[in-house]
Amino acid sequence: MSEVSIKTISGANGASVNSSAILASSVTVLNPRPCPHNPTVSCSSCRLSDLCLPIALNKSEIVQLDEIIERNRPLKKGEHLYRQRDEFRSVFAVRSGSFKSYVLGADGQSRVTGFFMPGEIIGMDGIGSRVHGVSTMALEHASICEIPFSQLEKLSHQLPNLQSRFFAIMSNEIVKDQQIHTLLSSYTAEQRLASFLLSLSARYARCQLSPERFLLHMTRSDIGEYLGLTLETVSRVFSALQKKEIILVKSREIEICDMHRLKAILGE
Amino acid sequence: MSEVSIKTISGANGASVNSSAILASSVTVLNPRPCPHNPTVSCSSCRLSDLCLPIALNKSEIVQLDEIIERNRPLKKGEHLYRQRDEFRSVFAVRSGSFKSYVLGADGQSRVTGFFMPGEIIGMDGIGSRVHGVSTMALEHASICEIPFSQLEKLSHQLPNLQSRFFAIMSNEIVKDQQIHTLLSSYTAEQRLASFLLSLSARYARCQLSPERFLLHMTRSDIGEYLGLTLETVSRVFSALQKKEIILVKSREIEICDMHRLKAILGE
DNA sequence: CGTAGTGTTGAATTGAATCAAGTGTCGTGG
DNA sequence: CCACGACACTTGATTCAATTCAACACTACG
Repeated sequence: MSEVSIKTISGANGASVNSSAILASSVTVLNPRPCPHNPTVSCSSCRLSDLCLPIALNKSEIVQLDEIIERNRPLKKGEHLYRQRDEFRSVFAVRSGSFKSYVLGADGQSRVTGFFMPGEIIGMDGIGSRVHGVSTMALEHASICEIPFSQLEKLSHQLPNLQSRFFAIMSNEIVKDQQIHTLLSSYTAEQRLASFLLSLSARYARCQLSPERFLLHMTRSDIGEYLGLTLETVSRVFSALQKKEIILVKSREIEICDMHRLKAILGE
Repeated sequence: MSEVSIKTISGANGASVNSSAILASSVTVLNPRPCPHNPTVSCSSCRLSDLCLPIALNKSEIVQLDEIIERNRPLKKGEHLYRQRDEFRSVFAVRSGSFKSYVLGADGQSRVTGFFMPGEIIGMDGIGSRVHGVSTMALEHASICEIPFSQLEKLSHQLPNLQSRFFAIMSNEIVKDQQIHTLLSSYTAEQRLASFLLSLSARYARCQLSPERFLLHMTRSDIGEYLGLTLETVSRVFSALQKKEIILVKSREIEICDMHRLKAILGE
């Protein structure tokens, strides 16, 4: 139990700040103009166009990409984008919200294989086998751009820049997976959590959100399944990092108080 | 210590069978005609053409692919294909022999990120960043086909089948990495080793080699670094599996005696 | 023949899992 | 609006699988 009682991690107002309040203010920073779930936003006007597929494409190329993208209705928290063993037809770009991918083991317990934030691409594991190897679920109200893969292939064939870009995206996914491999095969519980928080922080920063203060949309159990730890260990390490005054934790709200020391955890 | 003394795992001849003897007989099965290290073999005549890049390409497409491939001199055991932080220029297809990829951590200790066998593609992690994130070393005398990536991209743009094929290869790499993620985050030491041996077995089978009897070209330490275990644990688990009569181990030689029970280890 | 690298095995230790009890939070329906 | 139930989370006590430390055996090679 921490002696220093933390009522709220939002310094400004003394009253209790619940999750949705922080989320709302985040969205404001992220997107001062249109609603991020707005399905009519085109790639050209999308604020994520410098993270997502369109990087390195010129205006006219983006317009062509736009034409094959299907902007479906938003997903509610807990809804599935697709399920394990579904036929693969599309890859998806996260427009708003976040997702987790997971597999169900033989014994019925699930293992989380990844989390996805705005601008990131989901579903590339199905390209080779034509079948989704994992299930993917919205962790909050979220919207996506669906990109039918046969059309993406056709268009990539016409636009060398798009082909290059997609090769690069898949390569980056491979690099990310290799980093997780290293993490899981040699890091302690504390190092895993530090690495996880730093990864989230960097990805929030890419979305123009605060890298020091953010919400975890996933449960402790999700984090544990992703990092190869139990939910109890995740909870304990969060508490320990808070006691060391490296982070502040208030349920799903995280504030990184000492980024330097958080990074130092990985350097030993 | 196992009571049943195993002098050799090659049933036929009672004399001691050393590693090179088994390897030699394997190569015979694999490649009854030309030497597998022969740098003049074209894709069209390569016995791996149904595992490697050329799958799904027609004759004339394979000829075009052939033209951009550089068949370098073979590598000796311990030689590097490339090193961490080298500029990325090419991907490589293993023609013979085997490789390991690894990263050096801050503390100087290495972690193995993958093993590669004939027909498999190495180096895709560099495509996005243009820099190799890992080092890759030959585990035995080995030869490779170097595929300069800029030319592969250009050719993929002309040959839709090649583009598709390369997307599929990268996707399969992502799937493989996700499976490792699951293995590392939830399997016991015994399950990890069982999974590792089954993976090797399947890959040897793909190369027309025996799935029941093969050589480990990597050390116990390499295996441990790959599976997130210490070399002592790898050694202990091998001994335990041998005592249960599921496998026979004689230094680097492995024989899977009871494939069914080996698979059953994963099902609990 | 000696040495370096590789592998095996045993004993002690430990980090995280498991088991267990309890609190906090959210959404629903009465 | 409140009470209820379902989840989610925290913390403590105990256990256990794998690591660490240590000693020794095997093999290959100059």
